[in-house]
Amino acid sequence: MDAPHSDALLRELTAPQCEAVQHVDGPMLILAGPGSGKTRVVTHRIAYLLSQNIPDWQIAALTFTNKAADEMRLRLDKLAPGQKVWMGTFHRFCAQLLRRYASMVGLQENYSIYDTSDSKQAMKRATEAAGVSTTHASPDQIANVISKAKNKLITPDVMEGQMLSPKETVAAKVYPVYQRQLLTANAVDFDDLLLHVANLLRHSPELRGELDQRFRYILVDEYQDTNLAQYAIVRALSIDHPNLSVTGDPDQSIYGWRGADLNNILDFEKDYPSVKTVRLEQNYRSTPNVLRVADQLIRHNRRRKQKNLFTDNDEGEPVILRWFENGYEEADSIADEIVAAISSDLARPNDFAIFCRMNSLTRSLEHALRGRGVPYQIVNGVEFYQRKEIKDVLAYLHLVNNPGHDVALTRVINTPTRGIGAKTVQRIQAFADSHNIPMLEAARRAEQIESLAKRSVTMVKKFVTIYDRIAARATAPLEELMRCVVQESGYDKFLEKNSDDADDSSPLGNVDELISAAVDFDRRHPDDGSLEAFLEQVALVSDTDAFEENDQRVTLMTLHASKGLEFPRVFIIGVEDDLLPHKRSKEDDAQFEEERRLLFVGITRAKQWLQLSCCKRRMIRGDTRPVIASPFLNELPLEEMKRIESTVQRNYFDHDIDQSGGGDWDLPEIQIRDEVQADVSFDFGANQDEDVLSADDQAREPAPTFDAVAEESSPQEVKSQSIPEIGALKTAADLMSGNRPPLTAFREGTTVRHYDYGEGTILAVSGLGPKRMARVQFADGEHNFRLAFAKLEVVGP
DNA sequence: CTTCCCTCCATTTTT
DNA sequence: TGGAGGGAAG
Repeated sequence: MDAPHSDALLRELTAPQCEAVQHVDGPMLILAGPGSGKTRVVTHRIAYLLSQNIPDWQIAALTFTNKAADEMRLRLDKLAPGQKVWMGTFHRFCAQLLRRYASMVGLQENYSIYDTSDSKQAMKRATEAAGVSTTHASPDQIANVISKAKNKLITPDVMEGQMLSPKETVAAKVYPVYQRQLLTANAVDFDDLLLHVANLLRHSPELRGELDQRFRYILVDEYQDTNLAQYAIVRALSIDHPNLSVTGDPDQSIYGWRGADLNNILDFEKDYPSVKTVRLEQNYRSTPNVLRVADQLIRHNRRRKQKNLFTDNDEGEPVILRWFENGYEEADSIADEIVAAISSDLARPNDFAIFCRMNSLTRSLEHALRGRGVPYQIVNGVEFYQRKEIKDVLAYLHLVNNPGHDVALTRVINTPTRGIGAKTVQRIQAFADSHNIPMLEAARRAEQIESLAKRSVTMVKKFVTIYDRIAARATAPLEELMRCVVQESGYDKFLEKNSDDADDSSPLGNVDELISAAVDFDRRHPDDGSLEAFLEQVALVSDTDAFEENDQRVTLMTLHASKGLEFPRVFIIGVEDDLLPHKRSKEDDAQFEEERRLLFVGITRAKQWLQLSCCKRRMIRGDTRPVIASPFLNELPLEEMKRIESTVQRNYFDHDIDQSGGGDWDLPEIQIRDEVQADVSFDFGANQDEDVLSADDQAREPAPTFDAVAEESSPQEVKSQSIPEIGALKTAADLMSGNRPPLTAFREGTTVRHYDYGEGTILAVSGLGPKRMARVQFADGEHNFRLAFAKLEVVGP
């Protein structure tokens, strides 16, 4: 290991940054405003610790996302090549500890990790087994209550003794049953990873001491998002060696609804009286214009720590606040603006991001962008690992790894269909429950299940035989095992029968890709080629991380997903009452303040340019309703912002609604309810044919209707109308068509040709599904491609 | 047991 | 508006 020289590390850091970096022993709280170079400070500090001859294995850096951990590792590697600091998510940290100490909590070391849908499934079963009526609580609600309880380290027996709401009472009855079933299945859910480890540390002082000793320097990122379980873990590891340093910003806490406890950061100074507190308040990201808006807004929160954000950046353009007639106009206008900026070479697609409160709001944007041939990506669309065919194949593997994985068994026992119906499964389940054995075991003893028909017994037995054939290969390389699953189970034939198109979003293509992921894994882990490790990887690495900033595409995402990112130009849409402070968040102050922080996070993503917009009405769940502006808008420095009432008039409705309005609009009382009700009969889309454009309308061009725009956009038109050519991409429409080789053809070492860069060799492939990426070495350097969209030809092996 | 249709539901979602 | 899950028919 190369210990970097400490002087070099401190160069180019501001005074507060230096102060944080040079802190070695004792607790430290870094209050880091948005864009204040937080990651830089953390990585430099780790490098500094190493330079002070602290062994790398004594340091652990905990993050919430894999993405953050990867980023940190990458940057640290540049400062201190070859170090072996433990870096990763809380969940992975716990998963690894739990592998080792599984027996102490009643698990075996090959335990399975249930993902959210697995756990829902299990919860459903537990609810049935608990025999409680579900009229007062949906499975989702029960799951929520239990998850929250786990995050607060509340065990089933403790919960039972508490004062509870009706919903919680139901959940309290399900909880112990659910936990027992998980244990029987040798499985944990995401929350359990934390819960088990927290309990372990609490109940075993020896182990706690040992681990405290081992991880002497602990760094936690995004500390404002920790829940009680995480807090307890970190605390337990910082008693004898309280060298805990946490980084966070109370103003960016937006996961309270998932159990994050703002008190952890607000009270950190109370927990550790000797704490050193460092404030990073200089912002390197945004213009003063953007920053002032953010600051004014967040000042309205009461539960926070005062910060003084400032920046040396250029003033930039004023923040825009824009008011549209409806969601379609909003989408069209934004898309038009993006097209204009791109085609006049002022910006590239990846300079833009569009944020919204709800995923469903991206739909009209997608439509508008697609119609104009603007390439875009939606972060958190359908995830690869959530697809049915992938879950199916993985379920077989889960079952091989852990025969107790009942959720997996339920999933595959009749997939592909082999004549084992719901009734049969239910009976097996009941038998398993009454004997306290896994369902697979019950299936083996099918003939002992009295309620089962002869025919069913035969079918079940047949399934067990198939399973055994697969399980016999458990220790084979993953690729082989996976192919075996697909063949033996008959899944390949099943897929072929059900797949019509052979492009890469087809089930067959996806399974192919899963196999190629297995190949990658085999290659990277030649020695321990373990199924267990692969499954853990899959469970803990979601593909949300695969957001690609170098891709030439506009990014659409929720405000939540935007945290930690930055973009030159940002649009935040739907800044409306009941949407941005969401309707369901208005009951208590804590939630309301969290909504405000959400907007704060969105605003502070913008580097140079920002537009907030709201509409007079918006279609929500099928019907169009009048809408009023968000109360948060009143809290912004309106006088210095550029306010625009919709400029482009589009003929969405058969008649127009109050275009007069003129002049400045008064935000505080945007109450259009009355006008609209007076003017009700709008019913867009439906009557457009009857009401052919009048001369008046035609004069006021452009007046394409929403549908017309979409219809007209044939690929040719798209080309002429918009972006000539952006980087290595032409238009999205271009790329979506045409014959491309299957994604699995791209492997490490494959020679490919790109029409711009010439021939190159693939250095690495990562990610799955539409997010699969390749790093390619060309004569003039390395380039990254998203395989589903890249124009790459396969030349050699 | 499977399939198809209808009804009901609908923030946010790092792991 | 759209998707997922439950119930009735083949």
